[in-house]
Amino acid sequence: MPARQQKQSARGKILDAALMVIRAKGYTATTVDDLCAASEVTKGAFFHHFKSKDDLAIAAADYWSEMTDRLFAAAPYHTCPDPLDRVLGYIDFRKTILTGTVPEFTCLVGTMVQEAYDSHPAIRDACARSIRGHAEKIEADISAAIKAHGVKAGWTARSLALHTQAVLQGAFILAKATGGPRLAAESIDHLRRYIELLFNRPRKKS
Amino acid sequence: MPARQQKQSARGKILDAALMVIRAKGYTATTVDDLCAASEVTKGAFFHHFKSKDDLAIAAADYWSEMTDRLFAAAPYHTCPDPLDRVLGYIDFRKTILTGTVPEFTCLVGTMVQEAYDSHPAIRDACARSIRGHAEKIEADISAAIKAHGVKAGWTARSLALHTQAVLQGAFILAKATGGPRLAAESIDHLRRYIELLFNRPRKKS
DNA sequence: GACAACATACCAACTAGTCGGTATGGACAA
DNA sequence: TTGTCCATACCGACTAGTTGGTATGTTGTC
Repeated sequence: MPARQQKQSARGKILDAALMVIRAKGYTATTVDDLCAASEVTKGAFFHHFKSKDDLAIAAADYWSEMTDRLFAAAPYHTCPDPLDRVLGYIDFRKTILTGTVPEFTCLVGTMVQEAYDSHPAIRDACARSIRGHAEKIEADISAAIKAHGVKAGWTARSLALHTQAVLQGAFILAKATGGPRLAAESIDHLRRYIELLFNRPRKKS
Repeated sequence: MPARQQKQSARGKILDAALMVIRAKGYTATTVDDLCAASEVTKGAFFHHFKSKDDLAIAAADYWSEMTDRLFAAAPYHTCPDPLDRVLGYIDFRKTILTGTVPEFTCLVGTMVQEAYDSHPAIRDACARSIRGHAEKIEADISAAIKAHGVKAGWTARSLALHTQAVLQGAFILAKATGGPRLAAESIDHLRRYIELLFNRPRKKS
């Protein structure tokens, strides 16, 4: 796998295009020709790198996980010493990245799993891995926050971490239905308020 | 629109089939032939009643709204005198109907809007109408609960009503990713706990 | 006999995937 | 250095099957 000199490889261009096109049109409505056109790659190149459209979808889900892992790993909230501040910082960060067009801030795997969960088990599993993997990172901070703040919870860190993902995915659906991120941002506000209440942390403004 | 004597009209059969097939496969992956096969109707009948596949999608979204309006209007929680009990009763009711297969308990318009929001504005609007219309019913009870319980809220009834829909839609995505309703139910539990905390209502068990 | 409610045959456009071919560059022997 | 060999990367015309939609009936009812 030799690193190319200056221009991105066809495989990378296809994956980058897939993230945008699939989020905008959905998986089924995205044709191989769409992806080839968006990435300025020929069909021959596409099927050289991916043995089928489904194979591309799985690779795209994995690629999405890598991209988001990097994005969140580099986010500023990790430096907070209090794990609860890291959890709230994560929520705030999710809100700040609601910018640009809808396909730009929504989630690839959340979109794909809706179409693929029944008919494409391999794609569903790749999407589930991505969501669970992301949730596990938040779960770690939630667990630490429970210990640090002595909260006796009738809920688990894992369950709350997955709930944050549910709220975000649902927020994206509201954004898609309404054509903008406003309602999504308000839903994230509710999620932040919930976590503050769970940990008895007072707010600046209600 | 004459009511048929005993057997359902072709139009009704197609709409019923659409609810199930589109929730299982997604809108784009659902072909007109799929719908004809599932409803035991010919293509001629399909295009007699709907001028295009998109037209069917819009009719299906409206039909979905009618069906769910009836379902929730008949639900037992409406008899509660305290509006907060009606809100919590609604949440509990949403949890109890998480039965059967995933396509049976998930939301048609939430599924469709994911695929249609960018490329099919008319379908997106029909889905948005359905979600907003449903949220407005909950908003009424939330408004009454705010007044009845003297809560001074930094959030609006509308915003909380829409948040409940975001949680539910996100819960469905988790259900699709994991193949069952367990995580969806846990997310609904978090939503109930949030509303209890907002209204300072103590729980039986944390 | 007029009209709605179907049924059947059909089509043009599109779709994922194939296949024979070319371009490039690295390994290696002479 | 030079030539052979080979793998990888890529090209684009082609195909078999599918898709939404249409054209032209037939049937039953007021």
